[in-house]
Amino acid sequence: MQSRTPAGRTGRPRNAAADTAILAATREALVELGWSKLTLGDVATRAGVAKTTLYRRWAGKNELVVDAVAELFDELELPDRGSLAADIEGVVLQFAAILARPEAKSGLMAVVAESTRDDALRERIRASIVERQIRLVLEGRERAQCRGELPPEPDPAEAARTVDLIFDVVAGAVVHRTLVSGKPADEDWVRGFTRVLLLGLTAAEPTAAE
Amino acid sequence: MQSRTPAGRTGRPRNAAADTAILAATREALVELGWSKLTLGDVATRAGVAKTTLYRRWAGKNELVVDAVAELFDELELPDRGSLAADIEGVVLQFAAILARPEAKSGLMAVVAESTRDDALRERIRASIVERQIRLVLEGRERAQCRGELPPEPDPAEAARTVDLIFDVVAGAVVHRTLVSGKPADEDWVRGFTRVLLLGLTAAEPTAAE
Amino acid sequence: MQSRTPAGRTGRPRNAAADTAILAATREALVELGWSKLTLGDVATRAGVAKTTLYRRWAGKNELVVDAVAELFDELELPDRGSLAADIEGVVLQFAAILARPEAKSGLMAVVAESTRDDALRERIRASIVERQIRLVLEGRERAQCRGELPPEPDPAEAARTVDLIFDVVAGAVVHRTLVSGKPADEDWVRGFTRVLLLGLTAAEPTAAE
Amino acid sequence: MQSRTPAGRTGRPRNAAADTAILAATREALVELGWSKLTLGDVATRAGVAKTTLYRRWAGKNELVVDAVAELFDELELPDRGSLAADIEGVVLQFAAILARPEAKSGLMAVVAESTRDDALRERIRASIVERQIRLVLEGRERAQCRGELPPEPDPAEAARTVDLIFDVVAGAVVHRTLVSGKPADEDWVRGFTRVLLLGLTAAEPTAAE
DNA sequence: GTCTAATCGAGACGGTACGTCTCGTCTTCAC
DNA sequence: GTGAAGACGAGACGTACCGTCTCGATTAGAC
Repeated sequence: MQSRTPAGRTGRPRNAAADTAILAATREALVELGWSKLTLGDVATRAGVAKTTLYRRWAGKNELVVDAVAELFDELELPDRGSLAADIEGVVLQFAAILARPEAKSGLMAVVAESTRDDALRERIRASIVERQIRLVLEGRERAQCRGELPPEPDPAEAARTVDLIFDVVAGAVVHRTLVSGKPADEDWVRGFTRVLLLGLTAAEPTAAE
Repeated sequence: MQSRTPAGRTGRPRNAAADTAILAATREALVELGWSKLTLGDVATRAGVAKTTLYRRWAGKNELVVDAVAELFDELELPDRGSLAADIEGVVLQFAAILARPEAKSGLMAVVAESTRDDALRERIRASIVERQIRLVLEGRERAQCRGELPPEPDPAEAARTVDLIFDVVAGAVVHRTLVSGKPADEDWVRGFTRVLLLGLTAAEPTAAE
Repeated sequence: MQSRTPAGRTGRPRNAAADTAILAATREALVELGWSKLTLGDVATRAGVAKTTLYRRWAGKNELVVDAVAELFDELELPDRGSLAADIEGVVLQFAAILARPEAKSGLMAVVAESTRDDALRERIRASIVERQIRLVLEGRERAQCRGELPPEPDPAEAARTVDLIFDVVAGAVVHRTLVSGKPADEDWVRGFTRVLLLGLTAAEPTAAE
Repeated sequence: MQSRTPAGRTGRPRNAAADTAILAATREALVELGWSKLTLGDVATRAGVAKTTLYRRWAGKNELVVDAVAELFDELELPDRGSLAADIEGVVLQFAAILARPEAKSGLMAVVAESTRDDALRERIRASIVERQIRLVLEGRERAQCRGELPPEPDPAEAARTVDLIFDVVAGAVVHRTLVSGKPADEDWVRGFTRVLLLGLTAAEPTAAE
């Protein structure tokens, strides 16, 4: 979100309800039309707002869609299910459920694609979508360490690398399963995936004697 | 590719060189402009071809970009490096190298995003890009089984599920690392990733004694 | 003309100067290119206006050309030259002078040809070009009746028929001379034509004894 | 027409039936589509002929339409009806009947309009359409002179001027009536027109008493 | 209560690309 | 050499959105 009524300012204040309406209209349009056929004029009409209003608040289609999609990920949580495996399965299922929604499918990959040529956009995605997911990984690891399921990390740099790797593997696998393979990331799949992931992370390195 | 001079046909035959020129021009435009600013008129101009010629051979921007990007993956191979780990590392590095190229970055995710609303497009992607990659996974497993690094698969259905899972994990992780996290999938990362993957696939299930 | 800023309306008002510029550009293009090679894109460029602006105000090439040509006929007048013959000669010469201009030559017949398949276009031509000319005929007859050169009309229906006939003969002859025969309707010709016309209209019917 | 099978030539001779089929197809297309929407590709298809064949025989749309329309005027004749007035009425009615046909309406004015910028086209129209009509005027005058209805012409130059004038007045009036005024040149109208024309041509100049 | 200034809706504006159409030419094979 | 078939380069078509602009009408807080 970027609209702030800058407190000590004169003039007519912005209509706060408009932001909500615009983001909802954007998601609606994503569902009906997909990213490439979504037009800002159409979003403005759906939101009952003038095009000018929309452009006053967002720089363009990409920024708008990032904000609209980011709200979908607000509901991601990490309820304590008693074991690391169950925690992972739970959060991956939540993540898969969000990705299965057409507004996420249509919008997310498109803005990621756009972000390969627009650093500001990549940063916006990182801050409003990715950051939250990374935090869930950190939180989950901490909880597992409390439980004793994972050893404490001696080397902070190595720890950060591992978190990154886990995040890329989890998010990447779910996204690929959903969007490229076109198959649902359902409970069976998530269970299998989690088993491989956890084994990979916790199994002892095979010794030379194998 | 879709242009065939249908053998026993009258009329002037299509210029075969045009296909090549158009696909190369498409990749060039992807590098310079990215997917969203790429226009078919511009591609036609770059290829030294009329817009009509382009539309006669491809249905639209998405199909054209899929074919142009697919050619990038033709170079993927699976040389025998002596061990399963080395084989995986090799092919993942190749895959990462292709994904690091701007024409792949710009184009691939965009068409995947589009394919969420276009089944024909998804199928085209599957046939011309994904299929080849799946085959590499199968080939690698077979080779590892010959070497005795992997046990033979008793249950074919389970085997297929595992291949799918591996494929989603590998491709997903590399793509996510490259495009979302925006960091290079370099040798270090690939080595770490391969270690986790192989452990996850081969480690014994933790026994009850855990 | 069709563009009016409808008085009590919201939104940015139309640029009135654009109409003038577009019609002038249309005549310029008619002179240089002729009707069939005139393109609306070119007219827009000449007028320093976007193609959209042009399409927002005119339905198509035909309507635009009718309006552009109609303005040429605005200068037609019926100055009092003292006699019916002189009045006719004067107005016919004016008419011929307009028709001799290349923008009229190129445009007028073309839209008439188009109007054979488009009733709305025929009506537009009638209202903006023909109507004014008919009025001149009426005006001239009235003046001649005041002078006593023509008898008052007893039968209104017959009078209307005669006006129509005169109009078709005058306009038709000048147009045919100019466009089909390709010869100038100069003073000599106009004098000869007027003599025949006036004699035809005023001479006594040859009696049976002939 | 311009296609000749050049007598002493080798190779496959041209298909003579094609000319006929093409001209008929052109008239059919003129009726259905009008001049501006008529395309040579469509005419070729209707005639069951390749576009190449058509272009080998005609230089373009204008030339083709002139030839197609010219054939309509082949049926104009000047049967002897016993008096100059009746002869004129007869031939004017024939002319009006041809002009009333949609293929003539659509095509004739359009090519005349085009001819204002193409001298070769104007000459082609003159030779294949106008010439024949002029000859009818000459023939009619000769017949009337034989009958004693018209005096012999003392001055050949003046005679030529008068023929031109008559032709412009007759053809122009009928065309204007039919295409611009959009009313039929029926028997009533033709009778009125002929009366005015003949009076104009034969009435004695008003004397000095004027 | 003005005054002031940013907001709102509406919609016209100069652009750009779209995907289609027709042009007139060219290339191939069959007769 | 002619003919049908159809691909080709060229370029106009009319439409759709873009992002900007100009309006008149609100709508607050500052005076």
